[in-house]
Amino acid sequence: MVQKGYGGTSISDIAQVVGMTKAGLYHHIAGKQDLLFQILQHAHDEMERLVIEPAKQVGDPERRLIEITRRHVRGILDGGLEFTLLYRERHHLDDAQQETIALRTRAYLALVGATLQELAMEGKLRDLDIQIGTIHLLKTISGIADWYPMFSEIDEDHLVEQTVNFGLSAILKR
Amino acid sequence: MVQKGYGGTSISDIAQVVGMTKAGLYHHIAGKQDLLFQILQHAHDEMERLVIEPAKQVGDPERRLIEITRRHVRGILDGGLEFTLLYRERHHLDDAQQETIALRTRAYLALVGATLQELAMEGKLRDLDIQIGTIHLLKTISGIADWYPMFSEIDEDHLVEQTVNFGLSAILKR
DNA sequence: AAAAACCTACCGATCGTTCGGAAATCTTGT
DNA sequence: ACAAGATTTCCGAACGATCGGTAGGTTTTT
Repeated sequence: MVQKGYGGTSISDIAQVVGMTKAGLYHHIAGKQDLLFQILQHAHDEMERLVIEPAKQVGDPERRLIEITRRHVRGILDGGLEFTLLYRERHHLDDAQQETIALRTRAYLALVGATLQELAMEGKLRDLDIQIGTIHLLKTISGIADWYPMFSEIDEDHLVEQTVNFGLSAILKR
Repeated sequence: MVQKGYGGTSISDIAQVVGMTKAGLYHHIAGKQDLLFQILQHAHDEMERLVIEPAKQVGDPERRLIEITRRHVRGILDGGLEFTLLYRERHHLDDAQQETIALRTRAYLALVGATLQELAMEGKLRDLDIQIGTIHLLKTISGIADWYPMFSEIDEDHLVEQTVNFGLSAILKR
């Protein structure tokens, strides 16, 4: 579904991959739409487990921002955050489900936004719009999932550090 | 198709929007797959017309980079580059079509990459991986098309300038 | 024996695509 | 200026295939 999209992936396709028939699979899921919802919930669970919770342990905002970037990129490269790519298929959900997902997404955005706010009060921030800076930073990171498969010759550690440098240079006075 | 994806958009949907039956529509297109290909070609045509060609007129690499960023963001916000979002549906094309699109995409990447190379020779560039920096910059820009509809209260001119600042700060010594 | 997991077979709906013909438009001869 | 013919545009109807989903029964596990 990550590769072919929600509409391009049939229940039969999924059943075949997990070694079942379509009817057998339906014993475990409530429907295609609900399956997408569960996957997106799982994606956010992994996001919180791998990125948000560890980052919240870091008191210093600059170190926290680095921690967020490192862990987020690392999670993408390790495949642990693979399903976050399906966020772009959220319009297939009903309104209540979309709101649930939107809330969790906004929570992550708020964490990064608050971190930038702290950095601003410490005078470390460039003269930039915090909201836009936050979104741009997160888009730079999450965008890696889109293009990295096509540039897999790039060393993973190198990409992590380059991304940290890119993001921090864009945001902090240096 | 931009909103609902390739698989989620039927020929009937398209025909209805353009005020025809699908049989009538089929007089103008060769098939759904070829329609996507034509749209992506058109997207690249617009990209060249609105961004690449004007940018190539600029000799100074720093001013050229600013020109690319401004025009690309402007094109997204004005809707002129709307169809570039369908680049993510390129896997629905056959191999030959994918290669054609990949070539044009690489050409744009090469333009930005060469500009960063010039800036490096002028000593204006940060210590960064040019390839990764190029991709991150372009992802920051093109990513706007993903999230701007949800933050439409942001002033367009403000967003353009903030994006230029974000990108240049990430890349240039300042 | 109870429950969970799974399958065969099928449902109505919709998918992309095609075909023959009807309108509508354009070109041409006079 | 206008009718005749040619072309383009569009539609109704249908095609085989596949879609998401279900009913009922069989196998496997507890």
